[in-house]
Amino acid sequence: MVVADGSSRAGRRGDTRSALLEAAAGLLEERGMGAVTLRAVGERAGVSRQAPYKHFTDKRALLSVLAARYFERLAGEMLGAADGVDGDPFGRLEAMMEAYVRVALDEPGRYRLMFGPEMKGSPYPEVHEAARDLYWRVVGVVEECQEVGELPGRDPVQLASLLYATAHGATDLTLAGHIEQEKGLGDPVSLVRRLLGLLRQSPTSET
Amino acid sequence: MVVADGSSRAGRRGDTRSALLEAAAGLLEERGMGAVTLRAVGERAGVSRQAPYKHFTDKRALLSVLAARYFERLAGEMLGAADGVDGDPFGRLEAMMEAYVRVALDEPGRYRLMFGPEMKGSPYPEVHEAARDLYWRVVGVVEECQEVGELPGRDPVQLASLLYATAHGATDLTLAGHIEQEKGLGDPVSLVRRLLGLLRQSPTSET
DNA sequence: CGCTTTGGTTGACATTGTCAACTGTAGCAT
DNA sequence: ATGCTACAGTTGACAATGTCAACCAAAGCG
Repeated sequence: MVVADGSSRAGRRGDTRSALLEAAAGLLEERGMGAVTLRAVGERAGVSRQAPYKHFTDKRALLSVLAARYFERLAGEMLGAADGVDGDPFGRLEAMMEAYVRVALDEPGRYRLMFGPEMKGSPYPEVHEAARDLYWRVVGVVEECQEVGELPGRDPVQLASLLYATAHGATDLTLAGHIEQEKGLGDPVSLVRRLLGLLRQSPTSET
Repeated sequence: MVVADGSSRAGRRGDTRSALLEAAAGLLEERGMGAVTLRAVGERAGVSRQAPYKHFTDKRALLSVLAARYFERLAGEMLGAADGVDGDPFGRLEAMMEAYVRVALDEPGRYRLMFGPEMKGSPYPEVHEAARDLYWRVVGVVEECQEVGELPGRDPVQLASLLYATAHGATDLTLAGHIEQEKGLGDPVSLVRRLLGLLRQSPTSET
């Protein structure tokens, strides 16, 4: 039962854990998932190959923690984008979803870790919790939109899932080169906007 | 294991390549991507570890061919589902997209190969061509719907991308466990149906 | 009949994740 | 202080995997 804290209780080299995570992030972002090897992570963090095992039970554990942080960061970035828009919840929702797409396209390595197969079967719960957390924030904003009548219905789950799925799918297919990108019609931002346009209704309809 | 017996496998003509692909498919579907190792593929195909290199330049080449076949098969399955519905193109489109989701959920290993990172950066074009081919078939059916006025607009690309992205995203997020599945509201089929419902318009409107 | 091509084989090797075993040092109870 | 323990770190070893080489056998063909 080691408390994964790293502040004061453990040895004085408490920053090694963070250094390992940072090293992994750096390798991932600069050189892609394939470059994230435990040995390289150790070396970049200034320790040796087995050092990571003193802080994470195995490679996937380290990656799960990193992915969880990425999810949290993405949530922050999306909410930050939402805060840049004042007024109606619908504008905030739009900003959030656009931020999602933009971040994903900007940092494909990071995105790849978060939604790639390494995480899909991860036995470490933090990543799944963080992912779900992000999802529920979208649900929350959708609910706000429904409350002021800018989105239809009263149950935000399906609408949020629809939005989230479209944003994710469009991004993923774009990164894979599977959908037409010419003419700006098929880019993820346009697709998300189009979906939002289909869903929107004028405020203050009914309950 | 001594070879040098009269009934050696040296005489097999041409079927080794197929056997390798089948072996890879079997391993993938039965035991997941992680089990698809060249050695295992060779063994399952009754040949030895280096035999695959006589038919494919490297592992990714083999996987790319397999993935391309999967894309073609998926296209067939989707068109087959469409043919099961008579009458309007909209019904056919709906059947196709549902088939997409169902196949993906039924055979996650296969889906994982097709859309996973191995294929994303594959230098072997067949897989990308097959993937694009599938996409364009969706575009084609969307176009038919537009022609009879069941879908709005005249440019099928954006609508097809939207549909495809939603189906793909919903499926992927479901497999990852990232979206709410309770109450049947967030399952991929419902999401795709909902999107189609939003898009549909009564036939024979106009442009 | 000897040559090349084709498909097959085993040997060897670098990379990687991970298990073990060892070392050093901080903090703590005696 | 002394010795104990737990933690953080190290190097050694190993199995799995993709892939490069070198070798072998049978087909086919001039």
